[in-house]
Amino acid sequence: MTAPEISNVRVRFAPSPTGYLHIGGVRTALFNWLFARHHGGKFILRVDDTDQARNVSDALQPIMDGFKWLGIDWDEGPEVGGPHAPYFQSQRSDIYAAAVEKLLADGSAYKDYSRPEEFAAERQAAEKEKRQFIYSRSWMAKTAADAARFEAEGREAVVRLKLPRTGQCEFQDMVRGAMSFAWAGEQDHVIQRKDGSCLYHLTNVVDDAAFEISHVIRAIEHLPNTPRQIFIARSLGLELPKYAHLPFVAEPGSSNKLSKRKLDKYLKNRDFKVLYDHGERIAKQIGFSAAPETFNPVIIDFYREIGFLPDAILNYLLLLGWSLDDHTEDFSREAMIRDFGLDRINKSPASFDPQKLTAFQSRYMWRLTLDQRLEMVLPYLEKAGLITTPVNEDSRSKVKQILEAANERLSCAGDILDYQEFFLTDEAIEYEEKAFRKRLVNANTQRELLKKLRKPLAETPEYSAHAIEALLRSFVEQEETGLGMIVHALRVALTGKAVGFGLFEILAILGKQSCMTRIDRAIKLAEEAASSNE
RNA sequence: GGCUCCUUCGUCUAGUGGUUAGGACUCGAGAUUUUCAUUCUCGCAACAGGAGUUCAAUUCUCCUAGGAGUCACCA
Repeated sequence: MTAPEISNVRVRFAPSPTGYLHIGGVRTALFNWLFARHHGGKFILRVDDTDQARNVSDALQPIMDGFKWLGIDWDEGPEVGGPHAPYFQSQRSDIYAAAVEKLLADGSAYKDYSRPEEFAAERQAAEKEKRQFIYSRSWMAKTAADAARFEAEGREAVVRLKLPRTGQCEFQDMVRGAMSFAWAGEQDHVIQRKDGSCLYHLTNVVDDAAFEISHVIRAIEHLPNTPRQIFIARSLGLELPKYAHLPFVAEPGSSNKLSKRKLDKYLKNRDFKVLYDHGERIAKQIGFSAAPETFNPVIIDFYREIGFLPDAILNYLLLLGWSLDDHTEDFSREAMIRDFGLDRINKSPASFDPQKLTAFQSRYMWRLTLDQRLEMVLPYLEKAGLITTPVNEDSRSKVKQILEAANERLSCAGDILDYQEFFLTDEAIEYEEKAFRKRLVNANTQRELLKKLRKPLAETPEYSAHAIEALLRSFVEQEETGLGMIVHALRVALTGKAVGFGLFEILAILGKQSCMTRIDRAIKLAEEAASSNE
């Protein structure tokens, strides 16, 4: 498929300020952004706040923060301005009012004086008779005299589109091909309220033209809106953008559209729940509290808070409805921009898979250098109060050691908090009950071995993982036993846990002093428990 | 219900008029390993159904079924 020369690409993402950035919105924005960058065009952020009573700047901030964090930058819009400012619809009323006047003047729209209940009654009657509702236009003001008469009755007018009632609206969609809608299926949509404020379809079309938007790339739920928007644009004599309607992002394990309102339902999905719990665990430890409605895997802030990588998220989202070929999965930003195109977007919905997202995240995490991981992880330890702020050199080198020992065990930055035992005081170690019993209380031989090991361990001059390994190996050889006999007891004694990093590394990180204290304490507690058992 | 759309492993997807229908995630088994994780090897698993066109259909056409989106003085 050879793309025609596309020059002067201008695309936009137009969120309404809701206070959070939804994962599906991110994907739509990403596709727009990639398309712009691929073609050397402009990506514009426009704020669709025509109907917001709330504080727009408060509700917009999380959205912009989300994009900034993800590295999706906009060329025109809030904060950066641009040649078509303002980029807030709430500040563009005059432009919309002029457009309405123009539509009124040429008969593409009309003043409708029906009372809401009268209009509703017509609709209900149609529904009752199971026929398609078509407004009678009984209260349409055809002339100034009509208007005066209606107003004398105390009526107020909204402005409705006067849509054609025959024929087809045909257009080309870059994802879905030739589209055709019967005009008869359209309603006379309201474009301006009584108070003069304008509605979405009008503002959207007017602004897309004003901003010289070349391609409208948006979610499929807007497809049915397209004919009326085309009608507005044509009536206004505006040039039509090209349309590309993206399949929506579906719920995990279902083909329903992903929504922020169905958290309870998603929590019943095993994979979603795992991710959610993961995040909650981290949030709790760093003292971050937010309502589940704004802190969950559907909202982008969730990932930033627990230490995901923007590139991993983008890479995952890119592949939700788009692919390059049968094998390429890893896309750096440069590669995405280079390879992205509308022609390989899928038509069917793609469901959000928390496991696959996590898999991408783990992979990206592991690709970072040790120092990069260190910088990511440090803030979590600070927030959890496990290291002091500012971070001193001792902490840094210790955390570095931990990260080396951790290997690929951290899937995101917040996971460092799973290894608190390296930061707690020796007396604060809590033992997993089952492991403690199995490896120390009900394991006389192993406990005795541990006691015996104490001396050589205390006396060894070198306390590196390497030296400790040599020491332990020769120790078990002397005792004519296997490593397994000492490893588990020692791990539980030192960390309180049954599983964890390589044991020799654990010893080295803890240091001789801590190890001695912890071994002594564990033996003492185990012996007490053992004797009280008898 | 009207309109519009969608349908390849559980999930994301590749693909072709003739393929053992490919990859990734997940899952399972084995190997390695001091545990866990990693790593390695192997494996499970899909063309919604039915007609038609054709020597040949997962691929083209039609129908059916299922699923979805949307039907505001929201965006």
